[in-house]
Parts: sequence; C-alpha cells; structure tokens
Amino acid sequence: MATDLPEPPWRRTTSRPVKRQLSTELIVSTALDVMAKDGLDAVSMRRVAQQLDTGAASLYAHVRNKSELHELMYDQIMSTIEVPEIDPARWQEQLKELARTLTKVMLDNPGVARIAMHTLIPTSPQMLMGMDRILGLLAAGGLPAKVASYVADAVALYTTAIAYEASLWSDAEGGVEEAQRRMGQIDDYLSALPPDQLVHLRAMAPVMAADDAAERFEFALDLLIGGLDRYAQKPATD
Amino acid sequence: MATDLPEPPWRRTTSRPVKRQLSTELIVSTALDVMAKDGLDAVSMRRVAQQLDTGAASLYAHVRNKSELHELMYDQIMSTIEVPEIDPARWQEQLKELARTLTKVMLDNPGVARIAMHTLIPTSPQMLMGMDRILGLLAAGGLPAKVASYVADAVALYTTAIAYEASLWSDAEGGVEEAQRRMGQIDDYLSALPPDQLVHLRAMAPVMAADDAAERFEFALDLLIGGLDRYAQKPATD
DNA sequence: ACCTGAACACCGTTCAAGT
DNA sequence: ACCTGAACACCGTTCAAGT
Repeated sequence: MATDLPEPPWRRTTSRPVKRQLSTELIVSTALDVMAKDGLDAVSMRRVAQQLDTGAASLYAHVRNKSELHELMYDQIMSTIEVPEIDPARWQEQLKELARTLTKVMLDNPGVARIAMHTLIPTSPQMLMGMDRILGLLAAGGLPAKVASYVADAVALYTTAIAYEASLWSDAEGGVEEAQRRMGQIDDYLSALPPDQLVHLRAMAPVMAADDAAERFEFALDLLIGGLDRYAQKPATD
Repeated sequence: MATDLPEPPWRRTTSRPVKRQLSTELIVSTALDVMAKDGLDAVSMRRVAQQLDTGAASLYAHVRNKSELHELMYDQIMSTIEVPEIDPARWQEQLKELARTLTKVMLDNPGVARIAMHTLIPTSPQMLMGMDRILGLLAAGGLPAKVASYVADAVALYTTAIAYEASLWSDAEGGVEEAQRRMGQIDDYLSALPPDQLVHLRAMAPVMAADDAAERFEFALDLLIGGLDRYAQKPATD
C-alpha cells in the first residue's frame, strides 16, 4: 500500500505546531505573559488572541468572559503560594509571614492586586485552602469564631489594598513621575500658604517623603495582629 | 436710533439657555449625576457630553482628561465633609468618627471609593485640610511623627478599601446576586468534599454568612486605633 | 477662546458561517 | 466541538475647521 511508504521529507505531514491548540490553560498563561510585559490594562481579549494568532471570538470557547479570564490569572498566581504547616505557638508570627508572602507575590505580579480587589469572594480551591489555613492559625491562637473571621478579613483586605496601591506606581508607566509631580504640587501649595495654615501637614511632609513602604506595612501588621492576645479565650502558647 | 426701540415680543433676543454654558463645574456636576444614576463605569467622556448636548471633544477645553474629571468628582464629594474641631481628650474617638464619616460618604456615593483607590496622592486643598486635621488628632494623642504618618495612612487605606469593596456590591447591577452565587459555590464545594477537609472554613461558614459589615468595620477600627496608647510619648488625656 | 464633527485606534461580546 | 470574520455598540483622545 502506498501509505506504507515513508513520507517524502519535503512533505511535513506532522504539521509543525506553529499554532498550539487553544485551551483555557494556554489562554491564561498567555494572558499572564501579556500582563508581565505590559500590565493588566494590556490584557484585553483582542490582545491575548492576537498573541495566539487568532481572533478574540475564539477565546470565548474556553473562557466565559474577560473578568473570568482575569480571575483565572489570579488563581494561577495565587496557587503558587505554599502555606506552611501550623505551629500554634507561633501563630501570630505565622500569620504575619503569610501576609508578607501574599504581599510579595502581588508586588511581584503587578496587576494581580487589582484583580484581587475586584474579586468579591474568591471561590477557587486554592484560595479556599489558603483561607482555611489562616482560620486554622487564628483558631490555634484561641480566637473565637467571629473575631477570627473579622481578623482574617481585615488582614486580607489591608494586604490586598497595600499591594493595589503599590501596583499603581509600577503598573501604569508614568506612575513614579506622577507621584513625584503630586508631591511637588503639595510642596508648592504649602510654600504659597501662610505658615500658620496646615501646620501638621507641614511638619509631617519630610517624614512622609521619606516613606519606607516595608516598615509601614510591618507597622500596620503589628496593629492588626500584635494586639490579638486580648481576644484569645485560652492562652496562645499552652 | 433703531436700537432704542423695544425688541418685538416674537424675537427672543435673550436666547433661552436651552444649553447652559460649558464649564468645569457644570461638567463635574453632570458627571456626578451620571454616576449617581448609572455608576462610575457609565461616566465616560461621551456619556457626560451627551448629557450636555454636545460632543466629547468639547469637554477637553475644561478638563484635561477622563482621570482628571474623575478626580474632580472625588474632590467635590469629599469637600462636603465637615471635620470637627480637635478635642485632644477624645482624639481616638474623634479619629474613629472621622473614619466612619469618610466611609459613609463613600458608601453614599458608590464609585467615589474606586476613584479614591486609584488616586495615588490627593492634592486638592480640601483633602489636604482633611489630612492636616487627622495628623493634628494624632499629634494631640502624643504620637511621634513617624507613627502618626503610619497610622494616618493605615486608617485611610483601610477605610477606602472597605468602601471600595462595598461599592462592588452596589455599583455593578449584578453585585448582590453574584456574591450569593459565589457563597453558594463555596457551600457546594464544601458539601462535596470529605468532611475532614477545610475544617476551619467549614466551621466558619455560618459565621461569615451572617456578616455584619458595620460591626466588622468597628472591629478593625478598634484594632487600628484602640491600641495606639502604647505609642504615645505623653499621656493622651492630660 | 471656545466649540464642533470626523477620524484614529482601540474595546468586549455576539452571531452566523464554516470545518 | 471548535474556530473564524464580520458586525455591533461602545471607548478616550486628537485635530483641523469653524465661530
């Protein structure tokens, strides 16, 4: 039979995969590439499709809409986080470490914080597991259920908000210059004003200009977590 | 002279202002109307212009771009806030009251929180005066400059984030249903899982479903502000 | 100086038609 | 089932032309 003969070498029957099969995973990873290169705003259906040599409409077979795509990106990034085993004696420090890790991941992936902020209630298994661990830590600290749920919420929200704020600086290209322009505007305004106006702001200006983001974050973390002992129903380190 | 004669009544020389003169103020207030009716996403240059019986290009004579328009809306809303005179003896309670007022204003004007979150550093006189009052309160509490700047930042950020989150529920029309859909999804997932998995989340589900937003906010406010005495360099109530 | 219509370079999503 | 091009109904912003 003719088909037993080897294909002549000039006929590439195994059509080289110049275009990989579309799939949700491929779309999500391509979207993450676009975000890493040009920021979240550049992650449009059209742009992602273009990167995959197809039209935007083709993506809708694998992804419900743009906000689902964004959420899948969020899940993907967050699922890389390793949550450590719970050590009840160190629950407060562990909770802080988790908050630091979360922030770092979001800062390393500018744009994710913005998705997180828009995602009302995360439903992916990965996020639920993370939430379970946090609640486990708070239970280990002897916190009653209601307090635990409030603390978990406050830490998650503050952490996300910090990362969101920072991502504004880095995400849009003109972020840093814009921030400097605004600080300059405030300085100019203060200089033009009689010196008995806005005295506290005036006194604070040098302190705020010398902002240490990491220290600021640690301070807030300490406010949110450092004082939780008083809510504990049993000693934290028994 | 002919011009001394009264205009004949059928000639309306005082052309009735069917179209008011364009101005920054008019544009901003129209934009606020649109936001109140259809949410921040509906506040586009084209939509605002349409409301004013003109084209989008006409707005650019009074407003630099869309993000400046958004920021002007933010300033307008925030300038309605009255900051009380400082009572040093009640500085913690006053700071909490300010945070509550800020949140209320943002919740009453869904969309403003989203602008606030995007506005890196507010530069309007109104916002600077507000910031000055907050710093004054913290100084009255005897907090050192650095601590004061960190606290002011943390309270402002948490407050904005809380309002932002809440605005997601109300802003987009499908917010509430979407939240319920997600809670249902989590319930389903927990039911389908062996009962020894995600035990903490499972235990917490009823507590979180009975969320009291106001109580949650007060709890966080207490974490952020209630423990500040230990940072004071002089007694707070002397 | 202020306003305008038209144009440019984008969006998300749908749909009928193809394979 | 999956993919596609074209279309629909939008965007922000610029620019030459008008008054």
